Amino acid sequence: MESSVKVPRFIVIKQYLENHINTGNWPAGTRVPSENDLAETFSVSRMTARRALAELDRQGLLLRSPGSGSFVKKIDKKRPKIELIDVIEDLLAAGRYRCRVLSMDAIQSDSETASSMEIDIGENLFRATFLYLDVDKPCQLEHLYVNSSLVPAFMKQNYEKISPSSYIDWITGDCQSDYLLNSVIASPGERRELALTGEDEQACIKVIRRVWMGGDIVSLSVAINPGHLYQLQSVI
Amino acid sequence: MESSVKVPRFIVIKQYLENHINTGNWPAGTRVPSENDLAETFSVSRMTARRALAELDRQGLLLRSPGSGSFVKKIDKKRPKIELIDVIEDLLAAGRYRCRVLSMDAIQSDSETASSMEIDIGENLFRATFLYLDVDKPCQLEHLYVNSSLVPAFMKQNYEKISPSSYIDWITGDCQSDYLLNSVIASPGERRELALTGEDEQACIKVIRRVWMGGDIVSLSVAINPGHLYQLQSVI
DNA sequence: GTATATATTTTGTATATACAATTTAATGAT
DNA sequence: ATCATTAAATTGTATATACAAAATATATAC
Repeated sequence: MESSVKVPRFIVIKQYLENHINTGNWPAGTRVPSENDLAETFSVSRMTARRALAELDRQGLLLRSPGSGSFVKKIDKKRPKIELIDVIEDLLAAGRYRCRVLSMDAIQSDSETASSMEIDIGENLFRATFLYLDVDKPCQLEHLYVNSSLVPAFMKQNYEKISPSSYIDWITGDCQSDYLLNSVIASPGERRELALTGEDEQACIKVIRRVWMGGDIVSLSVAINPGHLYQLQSVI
Repeated sequence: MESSVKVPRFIVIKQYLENHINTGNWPAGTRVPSENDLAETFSVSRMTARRALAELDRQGLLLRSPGSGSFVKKIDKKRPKIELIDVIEDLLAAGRYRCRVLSMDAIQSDSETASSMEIDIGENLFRATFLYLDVDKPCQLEHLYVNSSLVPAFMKQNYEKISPSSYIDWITGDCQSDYLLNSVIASPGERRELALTGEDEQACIKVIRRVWMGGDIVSLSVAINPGHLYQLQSVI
């Protein structure tokens, strides 16, 4: 059997280094062979040896500094991450999205909303409450505050086909968001809207999402998800 | 004012390309200038122009294929991720870790634990309940099931300095974990142990962690975190 | 011994070149 | 016009070289 697959030389060097690091043979802090060392031992040019080291640097396995050398980084215990589920997007994709507008009006920001949206008190906002359903089963209650100067047509929109959040995303284009998640007990009103009957169904997950455009907050969403419908799991 | 800071040429080219992509000037699918094109327009060698393209490729902005060219990738709506907090590790790092062993015994797995730990019914397990405190304030209640054949000395260990989870991690070495998060209401017993008085403090976040070694589950941890002490936020 | 100056090592950037592999475009035969 | 061949363009790998910048080692002067 011939070695029909041609493996680049820098890959070979890379794997050589990776093996020594991953097996613990070269613990954190160890100085690995220099570009010239590797070039000689593997009979390649310095630039080829360099590529192996450079890629491991980009992968976060090495710490390199001119004049000093390349050193094995201590593996930073990567904190586990969990994927946030966008229930509404999933419903839209599945064609099971339904939305009831419970309330919608134009207001001036009070001290609380002003601070959480990082604007002045008295600025114009749209405030709305939506109840989302999986066909007919309530699955999320959302309180939404929208900066009316950035999304002026928000209230004129019809949200039977498109969700408010996706409309805002559409208007603002791709921009940044931040999220905050915690656990709350549904209030009597929320319990009624979400049709939470059982005693243990009152546990909900609250997700606060802020959408940023430039330095301004476009919208603030407070979503209440029934805990028995909203489980987050890490994807390995 | 002179340009005293010397910026590498490949960085300039990279930013030129990134600008066109990020501003939407070059939408997804657009074919960007070839290595030779860039080399000519920027008066650099092909290898320098290549570096700009290669780095953008690694960053996931481009899709390159020999003979065809380099194309702008369509941004895959990356689902937001949230960082799981390890309360106990943080306490240990801060020197505020305290632990009370509420119970600890050796049992045989029943049908429920057997299925969640993917073992047979009747296998030997250690079962323990820990209450963790931030110095004197209760902050997590953990029910832990440990495969006694994989961590035989679990019950002999002293957990006043080291946490059970970090002991298991120590024994098993670096291995995989999976997590499952949802919202629960503290039971009367849990409420008492965690000293949850207020009505709104009953909302808790439950994190189930399983530690895998090879194909076996080493431990199953069910951690109850008071919601007002356990907020998760995305780091942008 | 200490401090200064010099040399060496190591990584970073850049160029010019060569050849291979793959895709697209152009050319030519039928 | 269609198909096969050839040529050109484009990315991938690799080398040899040059100079710059930063850290370390060495030598020198005092």
